[in-house]
Amino acid sequence: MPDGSRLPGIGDDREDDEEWIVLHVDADCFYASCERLREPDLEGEPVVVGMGYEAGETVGAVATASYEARAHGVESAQAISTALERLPRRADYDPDADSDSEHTREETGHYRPVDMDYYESIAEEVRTILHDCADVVREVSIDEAYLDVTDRTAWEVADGFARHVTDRIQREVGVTVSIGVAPTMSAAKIASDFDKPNGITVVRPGDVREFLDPLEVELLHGVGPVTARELRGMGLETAGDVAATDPEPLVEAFGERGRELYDRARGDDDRRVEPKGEPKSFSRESAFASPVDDPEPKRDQIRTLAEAVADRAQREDALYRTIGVKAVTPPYDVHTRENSLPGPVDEPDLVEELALELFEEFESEPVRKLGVRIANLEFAAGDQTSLEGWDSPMTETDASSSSPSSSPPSPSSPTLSSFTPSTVESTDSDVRTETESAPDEREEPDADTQTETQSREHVDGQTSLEDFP
DNA sequence: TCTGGGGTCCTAGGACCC
DNA sequence: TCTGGGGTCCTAGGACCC
Repeated sequence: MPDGSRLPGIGDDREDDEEWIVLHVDADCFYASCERLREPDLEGEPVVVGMGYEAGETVGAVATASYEARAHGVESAQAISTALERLPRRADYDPDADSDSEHTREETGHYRPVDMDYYESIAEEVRTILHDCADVVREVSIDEAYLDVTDRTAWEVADGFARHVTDRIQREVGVTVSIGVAPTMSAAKIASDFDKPNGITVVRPGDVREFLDPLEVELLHGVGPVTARELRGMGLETAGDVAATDPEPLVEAFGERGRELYDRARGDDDRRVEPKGEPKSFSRESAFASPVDDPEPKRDQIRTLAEAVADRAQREDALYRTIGVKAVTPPYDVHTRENSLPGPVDEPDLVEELALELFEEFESEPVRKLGVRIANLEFAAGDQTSLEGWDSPMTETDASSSSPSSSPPSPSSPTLSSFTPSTVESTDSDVRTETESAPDEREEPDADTQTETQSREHVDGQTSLEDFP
């Protein structure tokens, strides 16, 4: 069936999937490398980047541990308390203290708080180089990207090309990356992990199965602890086992994911490297040091998170149609509640009001973590260039039609046409009624009317776009 | 593993429409 | 009053990734 999609000459001048040369570039313990960039004395020392290790803090987790820190048993996503047990802070090390500490000075490490703004600036430098080295780049996260370099190199010299990329990044930015080269995204992804840090692994088209076969199932992208346990229960330990089994039970057990798993294990992956689209949601969350019963601090936190998330939407010119909250209650039960509005808005006050309303259900329960989320984002926000942006990528890569319903090229017009200002007005006043019944809100009347005008402007702006071209 | 924060995608049931 | 079948949207939860 995948072969049926190969229609030579239609939109795609490449006849064979095996021709693609995909690089997966993955920075080595990126945050720790960034810390070393601005603090060279950390070179060669165990470095842990995370939150919650400061005195008085008790919640937090390791974001990145340098390889030296990993040697002491510190891992990503580990509770910071565990990390501190295995690797006490160098800053706390007292050479005069007697034996009650079983750690020597060498068995201590350097802890640094996460500083996303700084890491983002370094990542931007890396990105510039990546875009210079490839025709198409898909940025997956701050420290990871796929490159389509089919027209830039050839299999015979692919390792040299990859070396050129790692060297440039090392020389011009000062961080190390590992690279996997393969004819598919999924194999390239696994390959980049194969020889970390600062390694290059090339898997040539004919060698993909041989490369994948011996790998443990959890090394397949998309297989986490739960799926791995189930697979092992089915007697499937390696990618080779999955590749050789009957796919039907997999589909039965895992649905669509089962089919995908089977394909990936066999090296079948017809996804092409494409630039990442717009984000689908924004969220902010934060944990309490211990479960909180009292409603007021929780409501305060909701307000803070709502403001932060709405602020981000405004900075990024995003409208949102869905507003939701998340409450984690002991022992670790995650609850989410969300509501969708009739049309996209940019209304920070509404985010706060609706979030508080959705949260009411959990107000009197003990809560250890809270979150606020907005989704159904639209970025068309009255800016012409982004409107034009809808068209060109579609006509250029008609292969994108192979990913059926997921891409949202058209939702703006149907949504907007069914969206009348009056509906928003009623939503607006609904919420406002509730607010009025809670007189402890100290909002200036001006702020209210201002918000209303603002929202109307956005609505009008959106609606008018419809008549645009 | 006593669990941070920011995301994505999938599933399943219900509402609603034709 | 009982009832088919298809499609879409919404919501809650879950698994996974970095």
